[in-house]
Amino acid sequence: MILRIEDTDLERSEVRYEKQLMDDLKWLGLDWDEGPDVGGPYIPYRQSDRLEIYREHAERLVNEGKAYLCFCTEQELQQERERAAAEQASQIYSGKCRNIDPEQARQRRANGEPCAIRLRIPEHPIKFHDVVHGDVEFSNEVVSDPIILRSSGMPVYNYVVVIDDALMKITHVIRGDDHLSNTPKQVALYEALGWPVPEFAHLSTILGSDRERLSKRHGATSIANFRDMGVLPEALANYLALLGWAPSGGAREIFSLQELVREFRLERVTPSAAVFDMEKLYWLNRHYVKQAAPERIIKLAVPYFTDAYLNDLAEQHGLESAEKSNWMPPQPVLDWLGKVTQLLVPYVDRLDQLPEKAAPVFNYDAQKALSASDNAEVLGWPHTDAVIARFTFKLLEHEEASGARLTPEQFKQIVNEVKAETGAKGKELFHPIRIIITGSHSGPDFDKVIPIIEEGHALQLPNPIRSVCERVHEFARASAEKKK
RNA sequence: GGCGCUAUCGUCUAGGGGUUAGGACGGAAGAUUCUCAAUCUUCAAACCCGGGUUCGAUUCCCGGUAGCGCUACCA
Repeated sequence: MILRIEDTDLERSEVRYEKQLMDDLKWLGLDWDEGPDVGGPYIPYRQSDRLEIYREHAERLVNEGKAYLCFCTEQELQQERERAAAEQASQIYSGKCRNIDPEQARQRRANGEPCAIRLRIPEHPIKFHDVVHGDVEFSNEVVSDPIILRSSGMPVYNYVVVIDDALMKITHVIRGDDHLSNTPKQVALYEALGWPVPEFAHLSTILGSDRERLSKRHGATSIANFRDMGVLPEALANYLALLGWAPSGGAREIFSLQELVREFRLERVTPSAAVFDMEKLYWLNRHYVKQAAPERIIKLAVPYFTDAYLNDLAEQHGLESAEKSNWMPPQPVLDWLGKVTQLLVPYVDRLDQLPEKAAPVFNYDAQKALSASDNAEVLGWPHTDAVIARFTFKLLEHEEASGARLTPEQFKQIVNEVKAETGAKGKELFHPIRIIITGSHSGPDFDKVIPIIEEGHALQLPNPIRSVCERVHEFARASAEKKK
């Protein structure tokens, strides 16, 4: 595999894009044997460094009569096309300069008359074989002599890729099927140059949920977007492979990169367009996140927490953005964040959703809990008031007797007492208590959340985590106030 | 407009002249002695239309329709 930078379009030739492209591919787990960064036998690998090569071969084609100089101006061509459009005829080049005497043409160019170089398309239909589409045939009338070298001296995409592919001994040209209609031009070019035509494989387009071509409008569209969202590379690679390909039998969905390398066959790729389904990607991502080493996930997850946490801090304490970016949590905090991550990760599609998921741990707001619309139903249940009253009482009693720290065992005992005293059980019992402690009626097991809350409280963060007891106090206060 | 490509559940797909048309995501229902987005079980859900070939077509051929692409001195 070769990494070649196609940067004959000046606007895209910034180094930034090149680096981003390489970083994205590496992150996905793709590697190349030759390229601008690693070198190789066909150096240089940046098209903007190969302009001389393109010019030489274009001149060669002119000398051999396979291409010719075209003196038509852009305005003339534009008019020609408009006329054709008006007559609803096919918009092909008239061939006006096709038969200018070569000697005469050379003279005109020598005299400084601007001209482009056009390839002479042969009179017969152009056929080629495509690994995913089979045999494809285009009648030569629709191809029309394409420009290969602009009057500015800059070569055209459809021409440079052929030169590079041939010179770099590319055996398989694998690309999007939006290039299928360009292929006859390129095949004609190979033939004119006297070079062997490579294997083509045109992969189907990926569409958004509205059946239009995937674009920025559809949210994540570049590899970097997925990385930033906390999608694992193995999940993306697996999902992408499944768009248009399935193993024979079609019953397996999970493939590691190594398995894909071994089992993927271009011959089995479907030619039809595929709609990108975020939900299925997320399903794969959940699978890989759960399977991955915890240390790796924690390392990936911590930045999402610190970003979100620091934004909160900045909002509340007017922290400067410079201070923010320098803050790195001390080890005990990192360890604790690791536990939060492990608790929440099975319930999340992507890693960037973790801070939101962890909000009940970080941000406790009794007033909001009381007024939240999705808590209204639970707060209106017949047993709720009694459960809240008894639980609050028991917990304050516990606080006086044995201190502010609460273990899951102590919690369990208190809940059992509340259960016995109020007769509430199941949801009736646990939902109100959950609202007191986390502000929400749903969330992970109390057994796991309570130690994390207590441990977070002990860490004395700049934006402190409230302990269970503090939460109960606050809830009692807020609810007394509300009654007034 | 011309040319090209494509067409199996909502989505990704397997399959193939005779099948109960298979799997996965999502959805629905149930289970999990607290919830839940996790986990498990079950269910619903498809061969674009019309001709032809054939004993038989969702499968092969032709046409239509629809979607997408190309039609540049863009890539």
